[in-house]
Amino acid sequence: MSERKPRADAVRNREAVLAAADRLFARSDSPEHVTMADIAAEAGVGKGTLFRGFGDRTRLIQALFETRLEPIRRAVTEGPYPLGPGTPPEERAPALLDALLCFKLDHRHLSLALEETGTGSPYGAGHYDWWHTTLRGVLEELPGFGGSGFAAHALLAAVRADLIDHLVDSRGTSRERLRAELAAFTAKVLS
Amino acid sequence: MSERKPRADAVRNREAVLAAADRLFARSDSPEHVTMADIAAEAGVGKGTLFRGFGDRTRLIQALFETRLEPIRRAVTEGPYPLGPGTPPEERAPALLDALLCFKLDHRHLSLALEETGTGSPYGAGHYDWWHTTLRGVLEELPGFGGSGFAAHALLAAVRADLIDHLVDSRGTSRERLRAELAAFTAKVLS
DNA sequence: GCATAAGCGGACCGTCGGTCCGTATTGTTG
DNA sequence: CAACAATACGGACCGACGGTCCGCTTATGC
Repeated sequence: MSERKPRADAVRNREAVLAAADRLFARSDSPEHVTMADIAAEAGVGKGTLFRGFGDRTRLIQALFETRLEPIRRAVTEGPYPLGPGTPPEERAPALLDALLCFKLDHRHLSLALEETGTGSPYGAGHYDWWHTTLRGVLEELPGFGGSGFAAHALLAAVRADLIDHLVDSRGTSRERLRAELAAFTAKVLS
Repeated sequence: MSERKPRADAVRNREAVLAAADRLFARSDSPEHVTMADIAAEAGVGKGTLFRGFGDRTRLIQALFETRLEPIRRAVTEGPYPLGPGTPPEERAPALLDALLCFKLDHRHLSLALEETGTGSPYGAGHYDWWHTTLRGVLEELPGFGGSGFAAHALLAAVRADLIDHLVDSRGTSRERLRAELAAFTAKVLS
């Protein structure tokens, strides 16, 4: 039962690795080209340290993603108006999706890396279940709204990292344009 | 300009490879565990033959997918009522999505393989553009329906192979249940 | 300080996509 | 049918990458 306090250098290295990975993903155009060896080198540690600290590539990316997502998660569970629990569902659902879209725009390559790592799907990656449960909960508060489980999946699929990346990268869609289109689509679904 | 007629054995081997790949993907639980060497062995040819005939793994999977999808593509472009061009848009859009869903259910592992190969996304894989263009065209025929470009992307995202796989595999959702939920969601969007 | 457990790092391994080239097959021409 | 060129075959080989292992280093508790 006793929690062992981790050594100071281990903590320092963990931070260094996360920071290094963030930098590398942000820099590179294709997340699969960021190798574990690259991350280790950028962080100034050995490869063994990466795997000791995170287990494998998937969990390293998940840990990084989780860290960066934390603020939004808190804003949703205990924050104020647009995202927080006090908001009426017909406003909160679009706000959730918009926040998620913006996050994926701000961390495009990281999100892309997360979604194409492991089995290649975001499902079962911890944070996905949380988003799905949360969004479905909001949709269920809407009177007469059926099939909220699938609808939540479908709405989340509309902001998947590779779709966003495709629209931004090869279609050159602007941030604001995307947000507007997502809002319009969400409105259709909620109507 | 002259098209060179391919040798007979080359044609035979090409078929053997496609058939072998189909079998292996159908059999295995995780498409990434089907290696090029496996496919070559199953087809009874050397690895070199695979790469000569298809270029790389991505294109092999695309070729296989394309082949299997052909019938549906024809049904959409020149077939009768539910899918064909004569259908009114408010019926055709759901029919398209239902057909795509059924196809992905019938070829789950192959679809999964396709979507997680290459950059890890289905976008830019030829057939995606075709589906998107087609669906958007149908949506645009609906009076007063705006943002059809994004809506088409979002609707297609709702039937992505890994989502379907997730719902069927770990949620145990039945085929008919899924079809009904997709239909309900589509109806919401079209309303 | 000293003992010891925790952590470190990079050589090493297995696997996989992809290449290369000597050999075998096809089909064409007289 | 013989002989030759064009085409295709196949599997040894290569480089890259994720992940492991183990002898060495270093923080921490006494």
